[in-house]
Amino acid sequence: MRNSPRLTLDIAPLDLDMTLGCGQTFRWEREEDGSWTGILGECVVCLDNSEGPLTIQIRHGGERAGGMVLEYLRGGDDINAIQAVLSKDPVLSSGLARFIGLRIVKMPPWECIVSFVLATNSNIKRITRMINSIAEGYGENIAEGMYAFPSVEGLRNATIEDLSGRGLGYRATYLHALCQTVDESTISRMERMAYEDLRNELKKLPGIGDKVADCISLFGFGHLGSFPIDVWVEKALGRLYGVTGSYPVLRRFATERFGAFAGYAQEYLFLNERSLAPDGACAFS
DNA sequence: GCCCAGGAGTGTG
DNA sequence: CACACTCATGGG
Repeated sequence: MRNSPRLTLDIAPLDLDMTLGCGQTFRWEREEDGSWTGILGECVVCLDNSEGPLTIQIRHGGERAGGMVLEYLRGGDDINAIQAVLSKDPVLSSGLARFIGLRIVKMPPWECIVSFVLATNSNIKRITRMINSIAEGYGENIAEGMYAFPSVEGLRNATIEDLSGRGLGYRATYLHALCQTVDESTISRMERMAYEDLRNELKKLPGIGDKVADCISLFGFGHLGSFPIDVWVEKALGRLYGVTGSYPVLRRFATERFGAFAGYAQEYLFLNERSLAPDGACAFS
Protein backbone atom coordinates (compact mmCIF):
# COMPACT_ATOMS: atom_id res chain seq x y z
CA MET A 1 0.00 0.00 0.00
CA ARG A 2 1.92 3.01 -1.26
CA ASN A 3 2.02 6.29 0.63
CA SER A 4 0.29 4.88 3.67
CA PRO A 5 1.04 7.17 6.59
CA ARG A 6 3.43 5.68 9.09
CA LEU A 7 3.96 6.28 12.75
CA THR A 8 6.56 4.98 15.13
CA LEU A 9 5.85 4.18 18.75
CA ASP A 10 8.18 3.38 21.60
CA ILE A 11 6.60 0.27 23.05
CA ALA A 12 9.09 -2.26 24.36
CA PRO A 13 9.52 -5.03 25.01
CA LEU A 14 6.91 -6.18 22.54
CA ASP A 15 6.45 -9.59 20.90
CA LEU A 16 3.66 -9.21 18.36
CA ASP A 17 3.37 -12.93 17.67
CA MET A 18 2.70 -13.74 21.31
CA THR A 19 0.64 -10.65 22.09
CA LEU A 20 -1.68 -10.74 19.08
CA GLY A 21 -1.68 -14.46 18.35
CA CYS A 22 -2.04 -16.12 21.72
CA GLY A 23 -5.82 -16.06 22.09
CA GLN A 24 -6.50 -13.01 24.21
CA THR A 25 -7.75 -11.20 21.11
CA PHE A 26 -9.02 -12.72 17.90
CA ARG A 27 -9.16 -10.45 14.87
CA TRP A 28 -5.48 -9.81 14.11
CA GLU A 29 -3.97 -11.47 11.08
CA ARG A 30 -0.32 -12.31 10.63
CA GLU A 31 1.11 -11.44 7.21
CA GLU A 32 3.77 -13.40 5.35
CA ASP A 33 6.45 -10.89 6.36
CA GLY A 34 5.63 -11.21 10.04
CA SER A 35 3.67 -7.97 10.35
CA TRP A 36 0.18 -7.97 11.85
CA THR A 37 -2.92 -6.38 10.37
CA GLY A 38 -5.85 -5.48 12.54
CA ILE A 39 -8.87 -3.27 13.02
CA LEU A 40 -9.14 -0.77 15.86
CA GLY A 41 -12.46 1.02 15.90
CA GLU A 42 -12.70 2.33 12.34
CA CYS A 43 -8.96 2.27 11.74
CA VAL A 44 -7.05 -0.40 9.86
CA VAL A 45 -3.41 -0.70 10.85
CA CYS A 46 -0.44 -2.92 10.13
CA LEU A 47 2.09 -3.36 12.93
CA ASP A 48 5.72 -4.38 12.51
CA ASN A 49 8.66 -4.24 14.87
CA SER A 50 10.97 -6.68 13.11
CA GLU A 51 13.45 -3.86 12.45
CA GLY A 52 13.41 -2.58 16.01
CA PRO A 53 10.94 0.17 16.85
CA LEU A 54 7.24 -0.44 16.38
CA THR A 55 6.04 0.99 13.08
CA ILE A 56 2.35 1.53 12.46
CA GLN A 57 1.27 1.59 8.86
CA ILE A 58 -2.11 3.28 8.78
CA ARG A 59 -4.13 1.72 5.99
CA HIS A 60 -7.30 3.52 6.97
CA GLY A 61 -8.47 5.91 9.65
CA GLY A 62 -5.85 8.63 10.05
CA GLU A 63 -3.38 9.69 12.70
CA ARG A 64 -5.62 8.89 15.64
CA ALA A 65 -4.70 5.25 15.03
CA GLY A 66 -1.40 5.84 16.82
CA GLY A 67 -3.04 6.63 20.12
CA MET A 68 -5.38 3.69 19.72
CA VAL A 69 -2.47 1.30 19.21
CA LEU A 70 -0.72 2.73 22.25
CA GLU A 71 -3.77 2.11 24.40
CA TYR A 72 -4.47 -1.29 22.84
CA LEU A 73 -0.97 -2.59 23.54
CA ARG A 74 -0.92 -0.96 26.98
CA GLY A 75 2.18 1.03 26.17
CA GLY A 76 2.20 2.37 29.72
CA ASP A 77 2.78 -1.03 31.29
CA ASP A 78 6.32 -1.48 32.60
CA ILE A 79 6.71 -5.12 31.66
CA ASN A 80 10.10 -5.46 33.30
CA ALA A 81 8.75 -4.15 36.58
CA ILE A 82 5.77 -6.49 36.39
CA GLN A 83 8.01 -9.47 35.74
CA ALA A 84 10.26 -8.39 38.59
CA VAL A 85 7.29 -8.55 40.95
CA LEU A 86 6.13 -11.93 39.63
CA SER A 87 9.65 -13.35 39.70
CA LYS A 88 9.39 -13.47 43.49
CA ASP A 89 7.22 -16.54 42.88
CA PRO A 90 9.77 -19.39 42.60
CA VAL A 91 7.56 -21.36 40.25
CA LEU A 92 7.25 -18.50 37.77
CA SER A 93 10.71 -16.98 38.08
CA SER A 94 12.62 -19.49 35.98
CA GLY A 95 10.31 -19.23 32.97
CA LEU A 96 9.48 -15.57 32.78
CA ALA A 97 12.23 -14.81 30.26
CA ARG A 98 10.37 -16.85 27.71
CA PHE A 99 7.48 -14.39 27.82
CA ILE A 100 9.29 -11.06 27.66
CA GLY A 101 7.36 -9.03 25.12
CA LEU A 102 4.00 -10.59 25.83
CA ARG A 103 1.64 -7.76 26.67
CA ILE A 104 -1.90 -8.03 27.98
CA VAL A 105 -4.08 -6.14 25.50
CA LYS A 106 -6.77 -3.59 26.21
CA MET A 107 -9.60 -4.30 23.80
CA PRO A 108 -12.65 -2.09 23.35
CA PRO A 109 -15.05 -3.32 26.09
CA TRP A 110 -17.99 -4.27 23.89
CA GLU A 111 -15.83 -6.16 21.42
CA CYS A 112 -14.24 -7.96 24.34
CA ILE A 113 -17.58 -8.85 25.91
CA VAL A 114 -18.91 -10.37 22.71
CA SER A 115 -15.64 -12.10 21.90
CA PHE A 116 -15.46 -13.99 25.17
CA VAL A 117 -19.15 -14.85 25.28
CA LEU A 118 -18.59 -16.48 21.90
CA ALA A 119 -15.35 -18.07 23.10
CA THR A 120 -17.12 -20.37 25.56
CA ASN A 121 -16.50 -24.05 24.96
CA SER A 122 -14.86 -23.36 21.62
CA ASN A 123 -11.38 -23.01 20.11
CA ILE A 124 -9.39 -20.07 18.85
CA LYS A 125 -9.73 -20.83 15.15
CA ARG A 126 -13.46 -21.14 15.39
CA ILE A 127 -13.78 -18.09 17.65
CA THR A 128 -11.96 -16.05 15.02
CA ARG A 129 -14.35 -17.26 12.33
CA MET A 130 -17.42 -16.47 14.42
CA ILE A 131 -16.27 -12.95 15.24
CA ASN A 132 -15.24 -12.13 11.69
CA SER A 133 -18.57 -13.44 10.46
CA ILE A 134 -20.67 -11.18 12.68
CA ALA A 135 -18.39 -8.26 11.78
CA GLU A 136 -19.06 -8.87 8.09
CA GLY A 137 -22.75 -9.24 8.78
CA TYR A 138 -23.32 -6.26 11.07
CA GLY A 139 -20.21 -4.08 11.14
CA GLU A 140 -19.41 -1.08 9.00
CA ASN A 141 -17.42 -1.81 5.86
CA ILE A 142 -14.50 0.55 6.47
CA ALA A 143 -12.15 -0.69 3.77
CA GLU A 144 -11.87 -3.39 1.14
CA GLY A 145 -12.74 -6.60 2.95
CA MET A 146 -12.36 -4.92 6.35
CA TYR A 147 -15.27 -4.54 8.72
CA ALA A 148 -15.44 -2.64 11.99
CA PHE A 149 -16.64 -4.57 14.99
CA PRO A 150 -20.42 -4.04 15.15
CA SER A 151 -21.89 -1.76 17.80
CA VAL A 152 -24.48 -2.92 20.31
CA GLU A 153 -27.18 -1.28 18.21
CA GLY A 154 -25.80 -2.82 15.05
CA LEU A 155 -26.03 -6.31 16.52
CA ARG A 156 -29.35 -5.84 18.27
CA ASN A 157 -31.37 -6.37 15.12
CA ALA A 158 -29.78 -9.74 14.42
CA THR A 159 -32.15 -12.64 14.76
CA ILE A 160 -31.17 -15.80 16.58
CA GLU A 161 -31.63 -17.65 13.31
CA ASP A 162 -29.14 -15.48 11.46
CA LEU A 163 -26.64 -15.65 14.29
CA SER A 164 -26.97 -19.44 14.31
CA GLY A 165 -26.34 -19.40 10.58
CA ARG A 166 -23.00 -17.78 11.30
CA GLY A 167 -21.75 -20.83 13.15
CA LEU A 168 -22.34 -19.59 16.69
CA GLY A 169 -24.21 -22.70 17.80
CA TYR A 170 -26.03 -22.27 21.10
CA ARG A 171 -24.04 -19.07 21.69
CA ALA A 172 -26.42 -17.36 19.26
CA THR A 173 -29.04 -17.30 22.02
CA TYR A 174 -26.59 -15.78 24.51
CA LEU A 175 -25.48 -13.07 22.12
CA HIS A 176 -29.05 -12.21 21.18
CA ALA A 177 -30.10 -11.90 24.81
CA LEU A 178 -26.95 -9.93 25.59
CA CYS A 179 -27.75 -7.33 22.93
CA GLN A 180 -31.26 -6.84 24.31
CA THR A 181 -29.88 -6.34 27.83
CA VAL A 182 -26.89 -4.05 27.26
CA ASP A 183 -26.51 -0.62 25.70
CA GLU A 184 -23.67 1.89 25.39
CA SER A 185 -24.54 3.53 28.70
CA THR A 186 -24.20 0.16 30.41
CA ILE A 187 -20.67 -0.11 29.04
CA SER A 188 -19.61 3.41 30.00
CA ARG A 189 -20.97 2.89 33.50
CA MET A 190 -18.94 -0.29 33.79
CA GLU A 191 -15.78 1.56 32.82
CA ARG A 192 -16.01 3.52 36.07
CA MET A 193 -16.43 0.50 38.31
CA ALA A 194 -13.86 -1.19 40.51
CA TYR A 195 -12.89 -4.73 39.53
CA GLU A 196 -15.00 -6.67 42.05
CA ASP A 197 -18.10 -4.57 41.34
CA LEU A 198 -17.58 -4.84 37.60
CA ARG A 199 -17.16 -8.58 37.89
CA ASN A 200 -20.43 -8.96 39.77
CA GLU A 201 -22.20 -6.74 37.26
CA LEU A 202 -20.86 -8.68 34.28
CA LYS A 203 -21.97 -11.98 35.80
CA LYS A 204 -25.58 -10.78 35.76
CA LEU A 205 -25.48 -10.66 31.95
CA PRO A 206 -26.55 -13.64 29.84
CA GLY A 207 -23.68 -15.90 28.81
CA ILE A 208 -21.23 -14.49 31.34
CA GLY A 209 -20.06 -16.63 34.25
CA ASP A 210 -16.94 -16.59 36.42
CA LYS A 211 -14.39 -17.24 33.71
CA VAL A 212 -15.79 -14.97 31.03
CA ALA A 213 -16.31 -12.16 33.56
CA ASP A 214 -12.64 -12.38 34.46
CA CYS A 215 -11.51 -12.39 30.82
CA ILE A 216 -13.61 -9.30 30.12
CA SER A 217 -12.36 -7.55 33.26
CA LEU A 218 -8.78 -8.24 32.19
CA PHE A 219 -8.74 -7.82 28.41
CA GLY A 220 -11.63 -5.36 28.04
CA PHE A 221 -11.50 -3.17 31.11
CA GLY A 222 -7.83 -3.36 32.00
CA HIS A 223 -8.00 -4.83 35.49
CA LEU A 224 -4.61 -6.54 35.74
CA GLY A 225 -5.52 -8.25 39.01
CA SER A 226 -8.10 -10.40 37.25
CA PHE A 227 -7.20 -14.09 36.85
CA PRO A 228 -9.36 -16.00 34.34
CA ILE A 229 -9.29 -19.74 34.92
CA ASP A 230 -9.94 -21.98 31.91
CA VAL A 231 -9.05 -25.65 31.49
CA TRP A 232 -5.38 -24.86 30.77
CA VAL A 233 -4.89 -22.59 33.75
CA GLU A 234 -6.68 -25.09 35.96
CA LYS A 235 -4.25 -27.78 34.81
CA ALA A 236 -1.31 -25.49 35.41
CA LEU A 237 -2.39 -24.68 38.95
CA GLY A 238 -2.74 -28.38 39.73
CA ARG A 239 0.51 -29.43 38.09
CA LEU A 240 2.74 -26.59 39.29
CA TYR A 241 1.17 -25.61 42.62
CA GLY A 242 -0.74 -28.72 43.65
CA VAL A 243 -3.92 -26.70 43.95
CA THR A 244 -7.30 -28.10 42.96
CA GLY A 245 -10.88 -27.11 43.63
CA SER A 246 -13.77 -25.01 42.46
CA TYR A 247 -13.42 -21.73 40.60
CA PRO A 248 -13.71 -19.61 43.77
CA VAL A 249 -11.06 -21.70 45.50
CA LEU A 250 -8.59 -21.44 42.61
CA ARG A 251 -9.32 -17.77 42.16
CA ARG A 252 -8.69 -17.01 45.81
CA PHE A 253 -5.38 -18.86 45.66
CA ALA A 254 -4.28 -16.95 42.57
CA THR A 255 -5.32 -13.58 43.95
CA GLU A 256 -3.37 -14.08 47.14
CA ARG A 257 -0.38 -15.55 45.35
CA PHE A 258 -0.01 -13.21 42.39
CA GLY A 259 -1.61 -9.99 43.60
CA ALA A 260 -2.07 -6.92 41.44
CA PHE A 261 -0.50 -8.52 38.35
CA ALA A 262 -2.34 -11.83 38.53
CA GLY A 263 -3.56 -11.26 34.98
CA TYR A 264 -0.03 -11.42 33.60
CA ALA A 265 0.71 -14.50 35.72
CA GLN A 266 -2.40 -16.11 34.31
CA GLU A 267 -1.33 -15.47 30.73
CA TYR A 268 2.13 -16.93 31.36
CA LEU A 269 0.63 -20.04 32.96
CA PHE A 270 -1.94 -20.36 30.18
CA LEU A 271 0.58 -20.17 27.35
CA ASN A 272 3.06 -22.44 29.05
CA GLU A 273 0.51 -25.12 29.82
CA ARG A 274 -1.06 -25.00 26.39
CA SER A 275 2.33 -25.34 24.71
CA LEU A 276 2.76 -28.64 26.53
CA ALA A 277 -0.27 -30.11 24.79
CA PRO A 278 0.39 -33.05 22.45
CA ASP A 279 -1.10 -31.24 19.47
CA GLY A 280 0.49 -27.96 20.59
CA ALA A 281 -1.59 -25.17 19.10
CA CYS A 282 1.10 -22.81 20.31
CA ALA A 283 3.74 -21.82 17.77
CA PHE A 284 6.37 -20.53 20.16
CA SER A 285 7.37 -23.41 22.38
C1' DG B 1 -16.70 -41.58 14.60
C1' DC B 2 -14.30 -39.78 18.61
C1' DC B 3 -12.86 -36.22 21.85
C1' DC B 4 -12.08 -31.58 22.81
C1' DA B 5 -12.67 -26.62 22.98
C1' DG B 6 -10.11 -19.69 26.83
C1' DG B 7 -18.07 -22.53 29.90
C1' DA B 8 -22.70 -21.15 31.17
C1' DG B 9 -27.25 -22.31 32.81
C1' DT B 10 -30.19 -25.20 35.26
C1' DG B 11 -31.60 -28.69 38.30
C1' DT B 12 -30.62 -31.84 42.18
C1' DG B 13 -28.58 -33.73 46.50
C1' DC C 1 -21.81 -25.72 48.84
C1' DA C 2 -20.88 -29.66 45.18
C1' DC C 3 -21.87 -32.22 41.25
C1' DA C 4 -24.39 -33.82 36.83
C1' DC C 5 -26.34 -32.83 32.84
C1' DT C 6 -27.36 -30.27 28.61
C1' DC C 7 -26.39 -26.93 25.20
C1' DA C 8 -24.54 -26.79 19.02
C1' DT C 9 -20.78 -27.32 16.26
C1' DG C 10 -16.15 -26.92 14.11
C1' DG C 11 -11.32 -28.55 14.66
C1' DG C 12 -7.87 -32.11 15.15
